[in-house]
Amino acid sequence: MTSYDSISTSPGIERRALLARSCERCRTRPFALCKPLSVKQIHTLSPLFFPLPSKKHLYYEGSHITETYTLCEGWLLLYRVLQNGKRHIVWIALPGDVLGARPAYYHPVRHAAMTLTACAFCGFPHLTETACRYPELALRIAALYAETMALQRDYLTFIAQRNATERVAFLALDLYRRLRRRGLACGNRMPFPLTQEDIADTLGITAVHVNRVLHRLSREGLLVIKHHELTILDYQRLCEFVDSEEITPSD
Amino acid sequence: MTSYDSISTSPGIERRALLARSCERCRTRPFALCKPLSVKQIHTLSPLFFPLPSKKHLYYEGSHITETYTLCEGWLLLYRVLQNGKRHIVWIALPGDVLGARPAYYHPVRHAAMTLTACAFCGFPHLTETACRYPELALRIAALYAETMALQRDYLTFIAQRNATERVAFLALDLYRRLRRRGLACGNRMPFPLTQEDIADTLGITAVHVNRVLHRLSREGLLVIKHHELTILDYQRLCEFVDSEEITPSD
DNA sequence: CGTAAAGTTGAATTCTTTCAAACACGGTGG
DNA sequence: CCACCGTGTTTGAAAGAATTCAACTTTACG
Repeated sequence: MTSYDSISTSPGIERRALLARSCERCRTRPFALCKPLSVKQIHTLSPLFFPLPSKKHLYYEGSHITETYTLCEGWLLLYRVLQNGKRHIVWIALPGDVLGARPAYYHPVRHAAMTLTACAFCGFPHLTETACRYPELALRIAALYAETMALQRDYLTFIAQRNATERVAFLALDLYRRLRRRGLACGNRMPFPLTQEDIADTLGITAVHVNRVLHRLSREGLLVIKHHELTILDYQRLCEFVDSEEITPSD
Repeated sequence: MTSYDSISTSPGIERRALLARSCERCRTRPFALCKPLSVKQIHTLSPLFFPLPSKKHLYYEGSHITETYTLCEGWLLLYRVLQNGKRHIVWIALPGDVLGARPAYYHPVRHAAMTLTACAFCGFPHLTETACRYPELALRIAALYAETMALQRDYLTFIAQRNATERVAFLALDLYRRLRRRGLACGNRMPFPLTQEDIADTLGITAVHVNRVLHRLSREGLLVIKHHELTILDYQRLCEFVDSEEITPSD
């Protein structure tokens, strides 16, 4: 494992945090955790806003974190490392996603969180009692979990039932759609900070095979990933390819 | 697709339901949705208790269901059918599991629910407003979702990163542990109503290969599935083989 | 007791991995 | 400015895992 520097979740660590005061202008709020609360209500929870550079850990697997985080800016990977040394990326977080979900606040997290790009976070103290003060918030968490779970099931379905080409197409399409829904894609292009190895570790295939499959997809005129940018070449056909399997690009 | 008879979720359908009045004696309640509520509080939600025979649908993919269900007895499969006709089982529900999770009550469910054995359910009207009345309930839902999501991620990890033998071993072990935690396994044995094809459709392998792998696992002295019963032959070695940390439930 | 569903087995095929080596690119230091 | 280095990408060939197809046996159930 590469040993990246990281902030710690233990108290007292320097981390240029500041009370989030600019919720009115926050571009993430419309689809984030705090959506159902007024700015005034949000401030009673004293959220801390702080940045984190690229390739740093927000927390490690097994940490007892004391906050629930909203990813406000940047890309972040949730992953675990298996006994055999393989890394599995369980979730690719985009702005608006909630981090640190677990059954109870006293449970350790079951995955590590590492920034892929420079990021910014909003951290709330864990929400057990506060959620009782704001039941809308508890419902909002439940709704976001349900949404995430549904999407996670889509990944499960694709990884379980589809071949490598379809999996890669699905991943690209999902990221594009999630980003566009949040106003972060521009036209048919979007930033794409994942390496081929990251894709491989997400979809359960090898980086070598991801490479071959990406060539196939661009040869077929569906999508291109180049210079950390993803371009959707034919959205219509890509959708058809992903949720039916009419078009099987052969060799 | 086999065309099983089913109850419909539309109103007016005969379904021998009765107001659940015996919550005091309910064996499922200690780990179910309603756990944090008093019997009195539960009854203000007028839950309906009803049975359903084996191989019937509780709801279909795309249904607009109006209730949240707790599975009180029996086994149930959540599955979807892909365009290519393949079936993917996204979740094997055991007593205590919550069914019908979705981001908002007006969303259709993204999967079908079919009983594998005779089942019994407890149905609550959807919980949007009631959860505000009982914030503990909203938190409880969030906690159960988080727990389910964590387990779902384990499945994702296994299906993405492990070979067929390890996947089957993992599935068997997970079902055994979940059942045991709820007091439904007896010693090293438990009822096992899944067919080899069900296992295959859960883990993304073929039934033929599941068969070969099961023989391998029994030849290795790890587990045996026979006559709808699973026997753990060597729990210790099976755990080592599967090598997943024991998951502590949110009690 | 007979039929349908589920399980079993072998052989050929397909998809993916593994191993190995080479190339491209961006950043650093001399 | 260029050589150097590391990370990430590319390509080929061989090995391995799982699928497919097909036939057969066993089990469950009315």
